[in-house]
Amino acid sequence: MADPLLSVAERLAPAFAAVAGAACDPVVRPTDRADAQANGALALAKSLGMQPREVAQKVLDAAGDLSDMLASVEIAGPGFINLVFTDDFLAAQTVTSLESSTLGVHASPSPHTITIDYSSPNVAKEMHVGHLRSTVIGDALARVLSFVGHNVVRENHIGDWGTPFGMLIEHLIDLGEDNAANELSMGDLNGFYKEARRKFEESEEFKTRARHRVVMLQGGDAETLQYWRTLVNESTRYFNKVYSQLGVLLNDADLMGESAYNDLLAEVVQRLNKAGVLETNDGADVVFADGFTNRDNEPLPLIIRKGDGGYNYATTDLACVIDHVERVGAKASLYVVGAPQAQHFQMIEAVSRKAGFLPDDCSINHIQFGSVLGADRKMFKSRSGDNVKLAELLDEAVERAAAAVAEKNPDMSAEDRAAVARMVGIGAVKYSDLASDRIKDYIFDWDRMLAFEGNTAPYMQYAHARICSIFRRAGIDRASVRSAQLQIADPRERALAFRILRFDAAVWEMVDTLSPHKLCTYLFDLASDFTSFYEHCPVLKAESDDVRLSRLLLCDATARTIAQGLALLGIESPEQM
RNA sequence: GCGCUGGUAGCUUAAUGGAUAGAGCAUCUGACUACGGAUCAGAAGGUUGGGGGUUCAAGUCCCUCCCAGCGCGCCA
Repeated sequence: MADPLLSVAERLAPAFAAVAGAACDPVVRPTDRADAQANGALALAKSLGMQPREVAQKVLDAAGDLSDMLASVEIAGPGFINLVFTDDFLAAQTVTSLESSTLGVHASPSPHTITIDYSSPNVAKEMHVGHLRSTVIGDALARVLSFVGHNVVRENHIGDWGTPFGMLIEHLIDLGEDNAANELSMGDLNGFYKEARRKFEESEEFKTRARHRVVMLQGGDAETLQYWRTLVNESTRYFNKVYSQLGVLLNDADLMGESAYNDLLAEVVQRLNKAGVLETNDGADVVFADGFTNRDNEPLPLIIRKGDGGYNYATTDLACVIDHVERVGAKASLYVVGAPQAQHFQMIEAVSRKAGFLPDDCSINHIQFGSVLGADRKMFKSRSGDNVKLAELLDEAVERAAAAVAEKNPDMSAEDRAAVARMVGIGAVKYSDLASDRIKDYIFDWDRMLAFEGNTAPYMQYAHARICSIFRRAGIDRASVRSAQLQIADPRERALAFRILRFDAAVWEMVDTLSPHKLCTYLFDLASDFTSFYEHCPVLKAESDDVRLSRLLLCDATARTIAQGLALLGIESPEQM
């Protein structure tokens, strides 16, 4: 563990325990009045019936000599203990943490298997901005959970089953399989879907065929299944193109379409029945969970099997719970799905518990996120009122980034510029999606996103590129400075080293809250601390070789931390831009 | 009607119950023979939607009201 706050909390805990007579959290927090602050005495004072400052003093008496770690310990205000680390302690900790492959981030003390369901586009439908958030947030969480040692199982629940496939397959047959595959591979998924939909609505004959086709599909008719596979394969090939462009981890091995749960659906019904929770209501098989009511304040059921005998997405999701617990061995299941589905997931969890599908030591966690809005604060749409195609949006981001790179760095080769533009453009889109609390809606604004100032990916990428430039210009191998002595003299050097040590805490805040914006905030602070250091502390022209080496060490450490932090968010760090 | 989620500076936003609510953009003032100015230093900008309450301590917890968005049985 690199975080100095954790180190000092560990050091103070026995002293607090001695005073309290039981285990007691020192409550070490960041503060702008010192490096850290222990607030535990305030809470403790009440239960001990003592003055908080008196408690704080007793704790410090019990703690003994802390001078190897702390330069200053002060009781302040009502009973805060303000803590300032020694420069030597920070320097030594920094050097130690930089030797670890995780840059000081401690591993999970209880690693386990976690499933994470994200992206989930629909077959034969275009990916749009609605999928952006799930894909980007899910990917960042998958990366960070894996980084701290969990066994992460990614699942992409593509919509590859259900009634729309009747009309889609019939439309495919009308077009001819080759023509249809060609159309789909061109990425014109919306046109295909809309045309199928139009025919379904306008033609009774087509509608009849479509309904019949659904029955054949669910009955396992070989020819129908072949058409279905064509639809799925062409679509996933297109999804993979988008994923590649976006730079996310998802691949074919992560595909877990709704169809994958088909064989479990009947079993779900059987098990619910066996558990004695299944009821019949208005011709449907349902489960009532406590606390859910409809408009008329009557109990609201979760429909497991529709009146026509068909299953729906609740059935699939329950099958998924069983699959996660029993096959995958997951202790936690994360579903990165928009906020409007909150009640659905609450009901899935409630029914899963009630039926015994979900043991007490297993959890379901709906990773909710708000909507992407346009400048008018309504759902983000194109001028024509359609969903904005994700692929086109990403292309535009890269084009805009390319223009900016061409302007700022005209000497760069076209090849390098294309690569950098992709990292910067895609990074900007991803970062803007991750940088604010995921529960809130955010306004998609090209100007703000691509104004490469403030809390944006390019600001951090720029700091990274400048560091690379220092080493490149001086012809110094970055790895060669890692054994240097770190000297902390200037306040900016100190602030930077301290910030680097806090990477551990930042990563864990993201893990604990499953909120990527926590890490974004940290990286912005880190980049800000670096640029301030960079302006005020000459590196290559430092006053002595020792200082120069020490500062090169800090530069390298900063670049590694920025690159690692951005990588955990799924964002690349170019060496020049 | 019931439920969920938001409401913080002109705009975008941060803040594990802790002291003086922290940033960025825009605005204003400074700093360029620049280790990459896609920068830095500074100023100004807040009754944290209103009102009660709990607490040594509330943007944060509870109650209530207002505003906005979303959800509320056979779509996913």
